[in-house]
Amino acid sequence: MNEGHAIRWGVEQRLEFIEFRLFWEGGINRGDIIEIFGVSVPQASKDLTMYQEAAPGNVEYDKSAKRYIPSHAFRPRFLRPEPDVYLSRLRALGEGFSRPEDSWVAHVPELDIAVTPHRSIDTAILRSVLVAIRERRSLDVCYQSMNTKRPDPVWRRITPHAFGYDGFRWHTRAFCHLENGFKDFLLPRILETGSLGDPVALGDRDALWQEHVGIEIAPHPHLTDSQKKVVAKDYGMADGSMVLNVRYAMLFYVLKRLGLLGDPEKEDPRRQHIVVVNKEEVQSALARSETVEVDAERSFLAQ
Amino acid sequence: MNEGHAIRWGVEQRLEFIEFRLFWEGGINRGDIIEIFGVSVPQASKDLTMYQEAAPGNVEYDKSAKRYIPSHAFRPRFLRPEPDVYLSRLRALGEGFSRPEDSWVAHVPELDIAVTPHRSIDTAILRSVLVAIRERRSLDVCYQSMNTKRPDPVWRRITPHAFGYDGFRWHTRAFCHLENGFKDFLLPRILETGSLGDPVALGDRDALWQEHVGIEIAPHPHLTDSQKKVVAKDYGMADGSMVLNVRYAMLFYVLKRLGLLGDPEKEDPRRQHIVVVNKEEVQSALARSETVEVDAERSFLAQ
DNA sequence: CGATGTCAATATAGTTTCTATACCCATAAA
DNA sequence: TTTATGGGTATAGAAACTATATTGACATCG
Repeated sequence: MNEGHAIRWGVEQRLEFIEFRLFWEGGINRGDIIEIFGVSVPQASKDLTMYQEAAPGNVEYDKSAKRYIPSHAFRPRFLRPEPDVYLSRLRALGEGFSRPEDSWVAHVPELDIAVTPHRSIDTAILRSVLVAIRERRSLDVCYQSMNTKRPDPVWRRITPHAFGYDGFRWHTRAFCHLENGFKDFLLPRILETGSLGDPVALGDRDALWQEHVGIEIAPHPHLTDSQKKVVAKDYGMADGSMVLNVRYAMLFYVLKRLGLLGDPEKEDPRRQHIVVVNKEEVQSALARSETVEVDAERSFLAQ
Repeated sequence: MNEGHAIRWGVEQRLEFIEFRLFWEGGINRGDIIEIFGVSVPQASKDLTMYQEAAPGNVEYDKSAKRYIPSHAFRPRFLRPEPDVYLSRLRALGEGFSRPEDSWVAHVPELDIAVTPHRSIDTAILRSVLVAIRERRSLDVCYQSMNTKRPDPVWRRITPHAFGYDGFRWHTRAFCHLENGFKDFLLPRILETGSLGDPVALGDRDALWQEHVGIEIAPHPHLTDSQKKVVAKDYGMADGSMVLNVRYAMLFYVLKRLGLLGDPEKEDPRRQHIVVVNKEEVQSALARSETVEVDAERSFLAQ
């Protein structure tokens, strides 16, 4: 055997699968293993036996239901038993980004995700940007800006160094050779890519990407005390407030997502649960994060 | 071999892995296979040979870089070459929901996600709700509502039948025995769960979950023509507008996420890109989606 | 320039894993 | 009682895999 690998990868995967089904789906039998991994009947039996040896006391056999169920004292050994891991699989399944057999979820519960329509990203374009980031090169892109000064798509050279996701859309953070500064480029608005070239400025020069600012949030002051307690719990606030440490380059997106861009105290507290405590600091940070002109949709908000 | 399984699962996984690395990471060598799957050096060589037999003409060997690279005419055979699938893995990685070795991404690009802090869900509680949905049972829950009429957590019996994700938080859609109607229950606000029982009303009785309404969206009228074209492209609109088909039960969340809850035409078009075309229809649908009283934060918005 | 290191391919022998097949047991439904 | 289904085990043989060794191509370095 190789160093550190007591059992083969495939076997370990099946043991983890057994545990996943036991933990999240309430039970497993041979048929499940055969269905997902295509092994033979005796092999599936052996796997179940092996699991019981590896994790003694974790399972019981329900003769009536003809399947193994987790025992009362079940303790995961091959699995991170975190809800977010399971729900993240559900989400990928609901969004159509993973195959049902890869998700390991057997009984997919009824499920809906408030998806937002967005034009799909071109495969070749994403691959080009990945190459440029990986190899620290610059890249010619034909970009469709929202800027009224450039209503039509314009070819420009960029040096991309990172990706950002605002919970909605993906962009790449890049040095723009045209505007001589770091900007965000939405991937679906890159219409075409050209050749690679020498880089101009790399990510370590992107101060707004490297530096962070703290947003202190607290429950909306107009909520009742009990409601404030609920909101504090929702956001994991310790003493009635908490600090989010955010890159300058992501500040706009985080504020927008949390509904903190305008004046949240004027919003209805039942719609907007939280407000910013260190308003001046965040306002000036937002202004600083706009020092390099970006899309009109962002630069406008600096004031 | 079993029916339909020409090659074993583990082998197929490695072939898919080879293709993944070739396609998204620009190349692969034996060491990569050894690192992820723990196989021996000769086995990794065999896998690479096998891949070339299974997908002839897809790879070239770069003697200088000492690794296989995709040929110019590369065509995936084991992989869905969709950007969203790759980006979904990146997202799970960035959010910490998947292990790096499971994601198969070698060079994780610099990455940031506008995460929103939220109290984590309790594992045991999620498992209880899953059992209730799977087995069509009712469940006692101690729920912390935002409703001012019930400032403290209250035990109530619910019959859950589905999950919803608003892009932010998970809730379960359930019949509430206390209020005699279907409601959303945010998972982090379920503080405790009790015993299972007989169900009262199942999902097929939940009209607001089963029925859909169309939201017709269009670019903000105050944008310039070229900006409208960009927005139309962003959202995949065909003739300057498009219709989103949404469950009544998810309408509030979709509208909120798209910034369409208030009066989007009064918002700055550079901040709010789209508006609703069929305003009256959506307003009355939203009102209808509120006919069963839910959390104060939702019911207030019906007007 | 040859020495060294790295990564590839291949061969052989032996081990582990897995399949195919067969047979047996327990439970639930017909 | 019969039948179907799901469980377990045993055996022989096939497939997959490891350990080890040898070879070749190329890059780097003193």
